[in-house]
Order: sequence, then structure tokens, then C-alpha cells
Amino acid sequence: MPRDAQPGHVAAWRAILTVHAELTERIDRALVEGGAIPLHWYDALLPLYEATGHRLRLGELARAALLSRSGLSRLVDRLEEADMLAREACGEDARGSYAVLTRAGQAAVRKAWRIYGREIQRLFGQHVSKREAAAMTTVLRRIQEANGRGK
Amino acid sequence: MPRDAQPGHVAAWRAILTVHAELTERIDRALVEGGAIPLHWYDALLPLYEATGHRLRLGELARAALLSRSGLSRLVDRLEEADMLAREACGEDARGSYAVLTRAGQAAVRKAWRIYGREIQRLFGQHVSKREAAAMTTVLRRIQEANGRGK
DNA sequence: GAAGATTGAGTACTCAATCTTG
DNA sequence: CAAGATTGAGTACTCAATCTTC
Repeated sequence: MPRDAQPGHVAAWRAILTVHAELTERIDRALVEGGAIPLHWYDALLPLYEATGHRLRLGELARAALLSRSGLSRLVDRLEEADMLAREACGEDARGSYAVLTRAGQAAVRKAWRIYGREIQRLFGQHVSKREAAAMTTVLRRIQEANGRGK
Repeated sequence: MPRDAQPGHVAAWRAILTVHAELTERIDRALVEGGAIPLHWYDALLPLYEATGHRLRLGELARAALLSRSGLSRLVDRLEEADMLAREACGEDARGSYAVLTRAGQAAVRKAWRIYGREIQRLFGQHVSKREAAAMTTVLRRIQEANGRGK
């Protein structure tokens, strides 16, 4: 967006882009430097961690991790290779598979979260009051809901 | 970040991630469907558009577009191929080059911005009051400045 | 030797096509 | 033939190595 002729919401969107890019990069760096899994892996493993049984259909996981089915398929290859998760046949529907977190995968998520949480506090939370955080969440959730799924 | 035990700033960060991912994808789709350049190209061409003389050193452009030098080098190959910009030798320093927007490149930025601006309004601005946008910008700029460049 | 830019090798994604099962 | 998952081909990035000029 051009710098001139900016209604307020354009400046806000621009600020979101900048903060997202900067913090995301720093968090990923902190994870790697701290000997944890990369942010990318964390994004895929967290939905599993939060799922009941630490288990999700591959399609669901793809959706949760914002990846295409094919992209997820290859990522799961690498995560399985690294012993973060295992594929498991799906009883009810022989077409499908589950991804299930291993013990090592669960530990990796917890370790990553310790670093991630610390960094969010340091880079973001530290500079934002409770009130401001709540207000921002409200607005963003409203946007989320207005745009969720449909057109 | 786990869904439980969330201080307010974690929820806010999570909301930023979600909104960023969703809107970014929709905007890119709108650009392509509208026959404009992809978001990716826009991100690289806009800094040029805003630069005096529509001209920037490749290194500067890399920084502005949040790309590595090598990544930018290849992107510039494609943009040059598509007649969006041209490389130009740098008089003062024969090591360096400039990237300069072509006429077509300038037009492409303007066309993309028409769509982009409309989509920001539709997906984001429409759901946010002026006050809220201003408040959000203030907070995010504060974070930006606290984390800009240094540690 | 350091800095600007490019090239080589490797990684990670996409869409379209395919295979398998419902 | 529709849906879940994978595979093939193509694209776009990264870091490390290289080339050129300061």
C-alpha cells in the first residue's frame, strides 16, 4: 500500500505485516538457537498436541497447519523421519490415516513452547498493556469471524 | 502456543497470526483473479514505486522486501523477464546495481494497489472503527520500535 | 580482505495427476 | 465417480561458495 492517502485501517494492516514478519523471524531464530524444533514444525505439531489423543486425520492437520494436502504429506514424511510423530492406519476408513505425536514429539512441543512463550513475552507482551492486548484481540477476532471460511 | 494458560498477549499474538494468514491468502487470490501481479511481486515492487526515481540498490530492495540477497537476485531475474523492472549499472560503484521500475512495472503496481486497497477495506477496514485502527497502529508501532533492528 | 551481487546445492512449498477405497 | 492421501513437475526460497570491484 502506498504511503500516502492512508485511511487508518491501511496503516494498521501495514503495521500488522511488519510486526508479523519481524517477530516471526526472531521467534524462529530463537527456537533454532535454543536447540528446539523450527517454528514451522511447531505450527504443525501444536494442533496434534492439542488434539485429544494427540491424534488427527492428515486432512484435518493440513487445514490446521494452513498447508495443502500435498505439502502436509511431505512435511509428515520429515516429521516421521525425525520421530516427532507416526502415521497410523484409520480403522473406520481405510483410505485415511492418522498422525499421532510420539513421546519425543510431545517433549519437543513443550520445549519449543517454553522458548516461544518467553519470546512472545519479550518481543510483544512486554510492550502491551493487558487492556491493549484485550482490545486488539477483540478487534482481530471480529475480523476473523467476518472472514472465516465463506466469502 | 497452547490454548490454556494464556495471558492476554498470547491470545493477541495468536489472533495476529490467524488474521495475517487468512487475509494474506485472500488478497493474493484476489490479485491473481483480478489479473494483477501476485502479492509477492507487489511486496517487492512497492518499495521501488515509493523510492525516488523508482530506483533502489539491490541490497536495499532485498532488505525492504524482507528477502535474502540471493533470493532477491532470482526474483529480480523474474521481474526483469516480465518487464516489471530493469537492472541498471551503478555509476559510483561498479560492484552494485540498481533495480528501476519500468513503465509497465509502475502500471502493475497501481493496478495491484487498486485491488489490494479494495480488499483491505472489505476484509479488514470494514470491521474496524477509526478509533480501533488508530489504537492498534499505536500499539504495533511501539512493538516495532522496541524490536527494530537491534536485539 | 570486505562488500555487492550472483550461482550451486538443498529444502519446502504449490497444483495437477494418480492411486486406493467408499 | 468422490474423497483421502501421495507422487511428479515446477517454483521460490535459504545458506555457503564464488566472482568482481572497492
